Amino acid sequence: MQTLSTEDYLKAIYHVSQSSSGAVATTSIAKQIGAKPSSVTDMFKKLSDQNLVKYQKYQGVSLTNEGVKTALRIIRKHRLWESFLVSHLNFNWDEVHQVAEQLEHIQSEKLTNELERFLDYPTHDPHGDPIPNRALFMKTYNKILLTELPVNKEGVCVGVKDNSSNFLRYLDRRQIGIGTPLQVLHREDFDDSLHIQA
Amino acid sequence: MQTLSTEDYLKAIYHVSQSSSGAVATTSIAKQIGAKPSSVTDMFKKLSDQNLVKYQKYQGVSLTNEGVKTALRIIRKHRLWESFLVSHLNFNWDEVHQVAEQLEHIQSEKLTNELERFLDYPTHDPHGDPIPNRALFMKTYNKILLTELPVNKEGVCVGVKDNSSNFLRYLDRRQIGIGTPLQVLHREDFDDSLHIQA
DNA sequence: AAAAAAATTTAGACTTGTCTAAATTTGTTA
DNA sequence: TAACAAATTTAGACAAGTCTAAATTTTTTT
Repeated sequence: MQTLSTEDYLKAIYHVSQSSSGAVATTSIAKQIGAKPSSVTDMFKKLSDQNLVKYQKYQGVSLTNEGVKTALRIIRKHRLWESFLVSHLNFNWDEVHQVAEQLEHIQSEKLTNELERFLDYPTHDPHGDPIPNRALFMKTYNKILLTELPVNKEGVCVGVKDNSSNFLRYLDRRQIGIGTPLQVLHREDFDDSLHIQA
Repeated sequence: MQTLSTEDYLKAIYHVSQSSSGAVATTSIAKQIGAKPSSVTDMFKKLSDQNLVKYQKYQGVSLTNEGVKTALRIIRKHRLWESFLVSHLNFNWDEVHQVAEQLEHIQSEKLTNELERFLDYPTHDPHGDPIPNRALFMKTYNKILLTELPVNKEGVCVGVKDNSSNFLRYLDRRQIGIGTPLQVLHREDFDDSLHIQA
């Protein structure tokens, strides 16, 4: 059984290891968690004692299989709760994170699985990030902002960054939703506004 | 801002003070929380420093107004979550408590109020206990087990203790639900089984 | 009311997770 | 490659919450 803190560390290590290769450095986790490097070292030792990470002095850590599983279980809960908050409790995308950070630590397999069923087995959260299923498997894809999509390259809408009512109504009027193919036709030089085709 | 532990203590003090008169004794909280009396004394001092309880050495504690409010906020969350778990996530009454003990600590007013709206402002949880509203007001009533209702005295069903599917289906067939007037017609001496009128 | 029992508090210790400051190792640069 | 800079670890301290064992106060019993 993990403490709140070890769960936070495992999640942080997972995220950092996804966005870079090789072992995860002490400093990068310190930044992510908002703790001092010395505290991170302490925790690395504890996680290593529990066989959740491989740790070599001065060389950073990498998650063991068990560590990855634990991280994914937390991410699964986080993203399911975010989905619930947005779809049923009128939360906007920029409000969900802080609350989901707390909810992700609730320990009850039944709760997680029933929540998933209640939400009808969503595959992606409101930000377009994939939700690990019960077996902790998830489909990943390259996710980029529309503003970063090269002109004339085809993409598919997988989520929105701003889910304020105003913006969502705007998307509705344009018939843009999850799954809609998108293409940037032209980018204005002077203000970077986009002409797009849905 | 309270810690998990102080919230647990406040809730325990509230519940004990409801079921007895006068100040709340160290030992009674020790039993409720599952801690040693010496730990309880320590916590009484901390709560007193925060003006959440009135504490006099060797004389137990009583909640201040602020302490009552804090306790009710936790109880409100606890009972809303229990309602949610039973009404939407297929939990039975005997499973909800442990999970609600965790969920009650989630800090987000918006979450609590949206959950309440989503559940359509329930006034009572699945056990028939009243749910404090946003202003922390709740209607209380005498709640007793049907087995304790005197013969021929009228009562109203406000909740069930066993909400297994089997039992609930049985109640459905008998057309018994929340709000149904009930009366015990006869109690068998040899096995205490009841003949009731709905 | 004195003695015994029960309840409560104090004192000192332990654990978890954190910190600062100093020491060590690694890497980078001249 | 020697010296410096950056990253990391160690050592020692602290806060929260808990415990045990001993001391104190209150309550009950005789």
